[in-house]
Amino acid sequence: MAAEGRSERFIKRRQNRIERRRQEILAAAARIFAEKGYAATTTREVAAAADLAEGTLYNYFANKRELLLAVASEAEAPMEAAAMAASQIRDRAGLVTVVEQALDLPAPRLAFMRTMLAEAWVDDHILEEFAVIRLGRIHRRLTAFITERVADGTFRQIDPALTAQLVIGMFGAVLLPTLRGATPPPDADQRRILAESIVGLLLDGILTRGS
Amino acid sequence: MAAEGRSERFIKRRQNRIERRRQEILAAAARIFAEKGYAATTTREVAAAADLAEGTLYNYFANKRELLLAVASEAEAPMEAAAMAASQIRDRAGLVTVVEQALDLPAPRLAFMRTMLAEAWVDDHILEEFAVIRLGRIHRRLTAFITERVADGTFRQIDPALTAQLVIGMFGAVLLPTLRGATPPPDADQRRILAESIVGLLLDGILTRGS
Amino acid sequence: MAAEGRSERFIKRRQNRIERRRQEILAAAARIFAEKGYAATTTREVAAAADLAEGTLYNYFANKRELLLAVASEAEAPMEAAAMAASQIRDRAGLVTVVEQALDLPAPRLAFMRTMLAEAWVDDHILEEFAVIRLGRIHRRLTAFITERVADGTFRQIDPALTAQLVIGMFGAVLLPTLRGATPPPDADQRRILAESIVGLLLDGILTRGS
Amino acid sequence: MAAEGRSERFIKRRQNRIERRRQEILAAAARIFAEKGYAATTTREVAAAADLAEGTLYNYFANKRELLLAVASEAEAPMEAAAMAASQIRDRAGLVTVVEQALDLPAPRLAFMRTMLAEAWVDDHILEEFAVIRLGRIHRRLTAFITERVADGTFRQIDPALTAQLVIGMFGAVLLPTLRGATPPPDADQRRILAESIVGLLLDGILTRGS
DNA sequence: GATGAATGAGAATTCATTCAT
DNA sequence: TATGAATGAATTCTCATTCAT
Repeated sequence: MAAEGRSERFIKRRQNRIERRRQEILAAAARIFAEKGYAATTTREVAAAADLAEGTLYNYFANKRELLLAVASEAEAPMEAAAMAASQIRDRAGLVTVVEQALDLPAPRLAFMRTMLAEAWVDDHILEEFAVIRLGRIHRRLTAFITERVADGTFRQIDPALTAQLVIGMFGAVLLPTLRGATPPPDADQRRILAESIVGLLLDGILTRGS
Repeated sequence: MAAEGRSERFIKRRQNRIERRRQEILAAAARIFAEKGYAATTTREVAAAADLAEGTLYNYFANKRELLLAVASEAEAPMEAAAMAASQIRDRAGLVTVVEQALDLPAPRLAFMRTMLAEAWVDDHILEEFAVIRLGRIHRRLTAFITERVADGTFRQIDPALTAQLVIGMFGAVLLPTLRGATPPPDADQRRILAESIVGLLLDGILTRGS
Repeated sequence: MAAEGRSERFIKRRQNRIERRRQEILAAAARIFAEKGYAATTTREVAAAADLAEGTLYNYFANKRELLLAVASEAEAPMEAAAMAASQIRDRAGLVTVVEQALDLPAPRLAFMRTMLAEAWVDDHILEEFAVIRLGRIHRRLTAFITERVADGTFRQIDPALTAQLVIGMFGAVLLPTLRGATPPPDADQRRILAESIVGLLLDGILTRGS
Repeated sequence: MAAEGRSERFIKRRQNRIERRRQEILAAAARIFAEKGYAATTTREVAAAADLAEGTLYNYFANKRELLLAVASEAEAPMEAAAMAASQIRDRAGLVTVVEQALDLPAPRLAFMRTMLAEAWVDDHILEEFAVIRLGRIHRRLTAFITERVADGTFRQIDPALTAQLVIGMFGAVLLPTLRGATPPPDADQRRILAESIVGLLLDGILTRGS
């Protein structure tokens, strides 16, 4: 049993080591895919970025496409978090907070999301499996939230699904430059201002009250 | 002089023929670039789609990249039209009309725009030269329009530039699925409903008045 | 008969025009072949240099190789002249004169000779048909001349064929830089000095007499 | 330390293997370049001659031109040797020996030299970098040698540089057919006869003494 | 597991030649 | 005859993947 315990520990350690290496490769791949696009990236470049020999990649991923799918998979977490937050909004202040947090994309995940979104643009499988499913989840939660508020009279008689879609669009407009790598991520102050503006626009519109 | 007239006409005809051919090639290229992405498209595929020998492409475009740049260039017209319209809004009804028209992307141009946007995602030159410049123009016109309305008291004290960005985002949310080829372009009725919803959300917000 | 005479004249003129055009094409081809080598020259370049459409070349030459063979053919004249001169040497002054004249390669023929020699270096047919045959003729005349002089006691008991070969080599050493286009052709004064040096070296050797 | 020693040895062996392979490729390339000329040779032919896949060539040379430059570089040794020998001549017998040795081009190097010389004919960079520099070195050594002999009265008052050039030409005349692949390299007996003839012609001229 | 040389299918591009006008 | 667009075979070079070490 002691021997077994030891070998189990060894196996665990090895698996950890392997998993860690896998993550390093994915991070390297995401960085380069995000920069040059999947199709224009060579496995040699990925290997170099991950500080590995080319052949070693194939001990971790069956082929180049698996690498892409794994990167797209890893883009999941931030969108998941956004979806979770969306369903727990209670009041105006809560809404601002949620928007504010959603604007705080963790920098290391940027490359994953950028890769996924860029590929979704031309790759139907990526689009269906990742973008549609995950954005769909966010959209459904937002729609449900809006439907409730319309029912309880807080919101006007608006189309909840369309409104949810437009809200996602506003988000996109704000996050896109950062995702594209054109501007640095907004800092905490900027996020608060953006969040308040978005929520203000969304709740109150832009007309002067009474006009 | 008759002879000259004739040779001139011949030259003209040839130039027309050449220009027509160029357009056919561009349309074919845009279609395939949009579908598979620039990097994943082969010149062989473009030639086949344009019903030409591979070598013939190079009588019209110096290389594959020139083909991409020409496609991106041709994506200009719809965005130009949108920018023009944005600067001629007078009242709420006018705003609805403009939004409605902007949602009517001419189907044959879809492939050009999709190609351009997909490449802007990974190609800095395309991003700068086409996407940034043209979206920038629309953004500036919108910002100017909002600034005026804030000045004359029609709109609340909001940040015009940020608001313009959010408006563009709402647009994007509505147009994106069509650009991506995921949904057919909205018909006239759908466009009117979308336009009124967007304008309503934008002007009035989603809160019940008085809340 | 008058009519026939007229048509004959027309035919003659046309043939002259055609022949002139052929020569223009050959001169253009020789110039570019000489500069870049036959294999690296495109028919498009030749056509452009001859101020013609590509297709028109093929009204004058069956294909690119015929063009090369025609250029090689035209390289004949200067070598023919050299061979003629070589057989008419009478005395030391005559020898100097002949050498001097042989050093005066007509500039426009340079391109033809350079092309021929460059191709002979890799093309067996050109080597046999042009270089070997023509250099061979010169070599035979020189050998015959030397043989005579050995027989009449003017020259020492040397190997006439080998000596002729060495003489041709001395020539080559002097003409090569010009043929290659590395130095301008020698002017009259330089030619005289070179001729006297060559003849002096050849006849007297380099040892101080009596040593 | 044992492990290190082993890995060092492995690395050494690999480097040796790579270097050997490089040389094989160069030899194959030189052979075909010499036969057909650089421009007319395809990388496919080189690969086939080296018994390799086409792609493998590019693990050893960045592109076709690098292959040519490497071949030209390898043509250096024989010319270097000739230059060395040229500066160590002492007397007539020594001169004959040097000439004799210079006529003994190692057969495997023939293809390298033929390639280099053929390309120098149309490629300015090859001409400058290889032919001019190396022939120039030989020429300078010969010139210096002749200048000394003129100074000490052994040689007549001749132009040393021109004489050196003519001597190189005599060499060329003798070696050219072999370099071109038209005749087999001379054997030892032939080399001695040639050397004595050349030296005899050079030192004594062809006139009967006293004439 | 790690390495990196070898592979060969496939990519972009060129170019001699043809042929309708 | 002159033109130059069209052709497609051939060329150079790349790159995902394999495999012996």
